[in-house]
This record gives sequence, structure tokens and C-alpha cells, in this order.
Amino acid sequence: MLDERKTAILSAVVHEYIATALPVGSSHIARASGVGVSSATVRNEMAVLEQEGYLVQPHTSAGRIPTDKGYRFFVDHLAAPGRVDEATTRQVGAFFEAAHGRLEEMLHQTSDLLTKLTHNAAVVLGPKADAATIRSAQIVRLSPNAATVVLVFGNGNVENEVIAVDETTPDTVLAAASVHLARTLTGGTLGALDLVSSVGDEAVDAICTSAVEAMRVVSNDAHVYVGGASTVADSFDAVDVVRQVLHTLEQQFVVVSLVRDIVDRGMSVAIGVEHGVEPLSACSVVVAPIVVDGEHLGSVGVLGPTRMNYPQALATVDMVSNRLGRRLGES
Amino acid sequence: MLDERKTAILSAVVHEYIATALPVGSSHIARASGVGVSSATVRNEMAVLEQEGYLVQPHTSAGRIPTDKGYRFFVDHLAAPGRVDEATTRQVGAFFEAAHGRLEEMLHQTSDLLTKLTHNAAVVLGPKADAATIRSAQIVRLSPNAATVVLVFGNGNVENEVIAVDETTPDTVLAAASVHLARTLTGGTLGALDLVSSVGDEAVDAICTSAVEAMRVVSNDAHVYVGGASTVADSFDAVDVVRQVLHTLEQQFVVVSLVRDIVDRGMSVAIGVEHGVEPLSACSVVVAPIVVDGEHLGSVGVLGPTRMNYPQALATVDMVSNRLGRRLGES
DNA sequence: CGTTAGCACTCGGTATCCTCGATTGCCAAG
DNA sequence: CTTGGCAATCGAGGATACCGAGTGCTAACG
Repeated sequence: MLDERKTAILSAVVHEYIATALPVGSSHIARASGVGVSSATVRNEMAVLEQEGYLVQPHTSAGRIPTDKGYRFFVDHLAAPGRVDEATTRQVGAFFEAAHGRLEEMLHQTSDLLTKLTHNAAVVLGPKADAATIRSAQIVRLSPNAATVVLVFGNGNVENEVIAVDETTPDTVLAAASVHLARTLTGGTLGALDLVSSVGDEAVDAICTSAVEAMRVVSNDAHVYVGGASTVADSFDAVDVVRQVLHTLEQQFVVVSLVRDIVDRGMSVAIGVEHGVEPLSACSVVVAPIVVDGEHLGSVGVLGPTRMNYPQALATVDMVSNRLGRRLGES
Repeated sequence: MLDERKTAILSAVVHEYIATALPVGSSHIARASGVGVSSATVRNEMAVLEQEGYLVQPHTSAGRIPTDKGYRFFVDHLAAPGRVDEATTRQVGAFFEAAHGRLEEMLHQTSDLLTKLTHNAAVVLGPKADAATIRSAQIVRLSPNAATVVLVFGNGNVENEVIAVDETTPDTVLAAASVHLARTLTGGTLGALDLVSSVGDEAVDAICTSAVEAMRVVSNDAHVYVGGASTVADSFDAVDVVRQVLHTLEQQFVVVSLVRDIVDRGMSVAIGVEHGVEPLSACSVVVAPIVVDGEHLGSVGVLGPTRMNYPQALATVDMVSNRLGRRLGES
């Protein structure tokens, strides 16, 4: 749909604009890029590209900048199959080499890693607890009328939630429930659990039920880590854009559904208005699913200005999600 | 040191500037405030106040704005003993009424609450795990060479950390270590623990030692929750100030020591450069310790522009820290 | 002697105007 | 179809002038 020369010109505009954030003019393209053609010709082509919606002029007598559509074409057809530079590879490698310990901590650090590598805000949606193998379950009394149920998962994750218990419930009943819970849950997953088998004792059953119920709720609210929010202040000059974006990023709910939505639609990049979150219309989001054994357990992504470095972001996000998936699969 | 009229004028300037963010002139004061005196007199007084370092003129022929010293005098001598408005009282009450469940979640929400109430960034430094009573301890194997140690505390907190184990270590040894750990720790605190008693079995002892060591480390890195960072974008017009502040806020380490330092010095407000963190010199920090049974378990605070509403911030932070302390004391 | 009115002065902010340069669109020639 | 040339456009940046808020000073006042 776009002949080769237009393609080359569009590509050059995008590259240049990403690098400089300045509207780029025809002469610049004619001179610098590989298209061996005069500025006048470039001008003509750019006029067409503008008509077709790939470019806009901020004002007459300024150069052109890419539209969302322009970026879209760029990432779909032009972005060189992502190569991450060697330094990045090394850093990611070192990171996952050293990564240890608690799941949440690792995910948190992963978002920082992505920020460091891409200089954009980063989002990590942790795996839902649903799918992980339960290695241990217990109920611990905290006070006369509260107890906490603790589940340890094979991937190093530990979830807990407080449940209410009756003051009159003796410790022995709690202990029995704990044992029963452990027996029922260990080795399985929360997701595959249909309902808790009964032990006959009403009090014990009641506690087990509420424990499982609580854990179901907990395992549903995703762990989400947003890192590098301060980079958006670096990405935009307009302070009101910064405000809007930061404010939106703080609403975890919005961020989660934003990323989920993009991943669910099978996309890896959402450019500007494509993601439908109006306050973020100056931003693009690059995501990748975290896949373990064919299962989609979470997502990682970065969020930056529409004029972000897509090839690098795509490659980096891909690499990190892969390594993270592999890492999660190990345990 | 400041006669009554100067005091009144300073107070009026601070109030006005906090409200409008605009330099305030003598005529304004003469007209609006209670000082029944002409603008010329006010001018004279203001000139003195400037010499003494309480006020500055951004430029000749502009009104005056308070200096850090001016704010300091204001909060020390002029701020009306903090009254929170009724709506706030109600909101805080409702919040702690409804607060339940996991400690980390509650602390996180507390920082959001503070942000909502003061429209400033909020910091909550969670209690170190040191002091809480241990209700349960166990070791769970995750993989041939990793296990996680889980501690449940009386306040609803659950800490866990992954430790390395030898592949050759049989499950029975782990189980023994788990039992021994539970016996040793339950009912006590990490802080009061000197060293783990031996059971004679070398392998078991080794695991217990590394488990306790890991938990000691974990219990030392404070839980810190920073909420409402996006409000700093609302507080400053200069985008580079926003950048600096946000960037600083993202460095948990800096935030923690900042707050700790202020609390340790027995202060409740640090104004501008007083806290010594240079990139935050346009900000003030209002803090209050979380006290439970006379023990200082953590801190809450808000961070905003030096021209923040000190009386309200002080009162709100105080109220929240009190309620939080009371809440933590319950369990 | 403290207070006040009056006044000259200062200086930042805003508006206006102009110039400069980058860039475009178009046209006519190659 | 491409290209060189050229007039036209328009924002950015700089200079200028004006306005108004606010000050400091001085002289008068009670």
C-alpha cells in the first residue's frame, strides 16, 4: 500500500523524530537518509504521506511528525526485528542470574530493570496465584477473633489473608482446620480446586470454607508493580501532560486493565489512542506476556511517549518477559 | 523576639501565600488582615522581617514570600493547635473501622488515605518485624535446592524469605528444622532472639541458622509505602522541580532515611533545606511516629511544597499515626 | 516618636512588532 | 517523473513599550 520510497521516507521521519523530538523537514531527509533523491521529491512524497494520514505538520512551514498511524506502520512493517544491544543482554542476564528469593521482590525489581533499560515507566503484572502449585497451607490464630491463612506456592510466592473467627472457637478446631486445609490443598492449585471436601465437623468445615474463600479473593487481585513513573516527567515538556499521565499511572486498576486488554487483544504495542485510555493518548504501551509452559501467567510492559524507541522497547520487553517466564518455570 | 505586630503580619503573609501561591504585598495585608494599620506601616515592618530573614522578595517591586525560616516560625509559634475538620475525622474513623486484613495492605492504603486528605505525597514506614510476636514459623521446600521460611506475626504481618538448601538434604531434616524453628521462635520476637539453640543435629542446626539469618535480614528492610507521588506534579509549576522531586521519591532508600532522620531528631516538621536532601529543598516534610505501647514502630508522613498547609498536615498526620498505632496495638 | 499619606522609582509580565530562518507548495524546466 | 527555483507561510526568538503592583523614602501629622 505504500511504495518503497514512501516507506523509506516514513521510516526516516520516524527515526529522526524519535531521536530529536523535532519536526523533520524534507531537506533533512534528502540529505541524511539513504533515499538518493532531492528534497523536492521528498516534499511531494511527504505531502502524500500526510494526506494518507501517516504524518502531520504541527503548523504550516514546519517539518512533519508521525501520527499514531505513522508509528503503527513503522512498528508493523519497518521496525527492524528487535535486536537488543549487547550491554542490555548482559544486564538482563546478570539480573536473572542474581534474582532469587521472594517472588514479589523479584517482580518489583524487574520493573526497575525495565525502567533502567528503556528509560520509560515499566509495568509488571505478576502471575495470579491461581496456577502455582501449593506447597503448604496453614491457619494461624492471631487474636481471639482473627486468624490468618498462609499459602506457600512452589514459585516462591507466599499469600496470606486474615479471616475472622469466632472467639469461642477453640484452638483445637483451628488446628484441625489447618491440617485439613493442608491436606486438601498441598500439591494442587487454587485454580483447579472445585470445593473443599468436608471432614464432617461443622466448625472445621466452616473455617476451611472461609479460608479458601479468602484465598480465592487474594489470588485474584493481581500483583502489579509500576516502576520508573518519574521518567514520564522526563518524557514530556508540558507539565499538564505529566500530571495526567502520572495520575493515571497511580490508578492500579486502570493500569492493570490497560495492559490486560492489550495483551488479550494479542497486540504487543498500543500506540497513542489505540489503547483507549484518554489521559494516556500521548503515550504508547509495549507489552509482552509472561509465558510458562504455554500458560500466560502475567505480563510485562513499558509505557512511554508515542515517540519512544519502539524497536528497542519491543526487544527489551520481549527479552525480559522471556527470561522472567523461564525463571518462573524453574521452580 | 518578634513583637506582636510583626508576628501578626508574618502570619498573614504565610497564610495568604499558602492560599494563593502569589507574593503578597503590604496593601493586601493592611486591608485584609486584622492588623488595623496602614500599608505604609506594614511595609516598614515587612522590611524588618526581610532583614531578619523571615521573608524575601522574589524581585524588587514584588510582594514578599516566606523563607524557610518564616515557615519555621509560623509552625513553631503561630500554627493554631491542629484541628482537623470534621470530614477528615470521619474519613479517618471510617478507614480504620474498615481496615482489616494484611498489614502491608493496610499500610499501603494508609498512604493513599493521607494523600487523599492532604493532597500531598504520603509516606508510611511500616513497623519493623523485629518487635512483633511470632505466632508461627515454618520451613517449606520449594525445589530440590530452595526452601522458604515463613513467619507469621501477631499483628497480621507475614514475612518470608527464600533460602538455599542442599539437594541432598532430605525432607525429614527440613521438617525437623521447621519444627525446631517453630518451637524456638513462636511466642518470642526476632529482636529479642539472641541465637538459636542447638538440637545437636548438625544439618538441622545449619538450616535453622540460615533461616534465622534470612529472617533477620528481611525484618530489617523496612516496609515503605509512598503514595500520591503524582500530587507533586500538581504542586509545582516548574517541570524540572517535578522531575527532581519525583526522581528522589522513587529512591526508597533516600525516603526512608529522610523520614527516619526527621523522626529521630524529634522533629515533626522539616522545612525546605532543614532535612538536608538537596533535591527536595523546595519541599517540606511532616512526620509523626507510630507508637504502640510506648514503642516507636514506624512513621507516617506527608511531603509537599514548602508552602503547604502545615496546620492541616500536622493535625492529619498526627491523627492518622495515632489511629494507626492504636490499630496496630490491638492485635 | 510612631504612624501615615504621598510620590518617585523599580521591575516583572504582557502585548506588540519585527526579523530570521526553516519549510512548504507550486511551477516550469530538464 | 524528477528537480531546481522561488514566493509564501508561520513560528520562534528578540527588542520595545507599557502597565501595574509594589516598594522605599520623606515629610507631615497626632
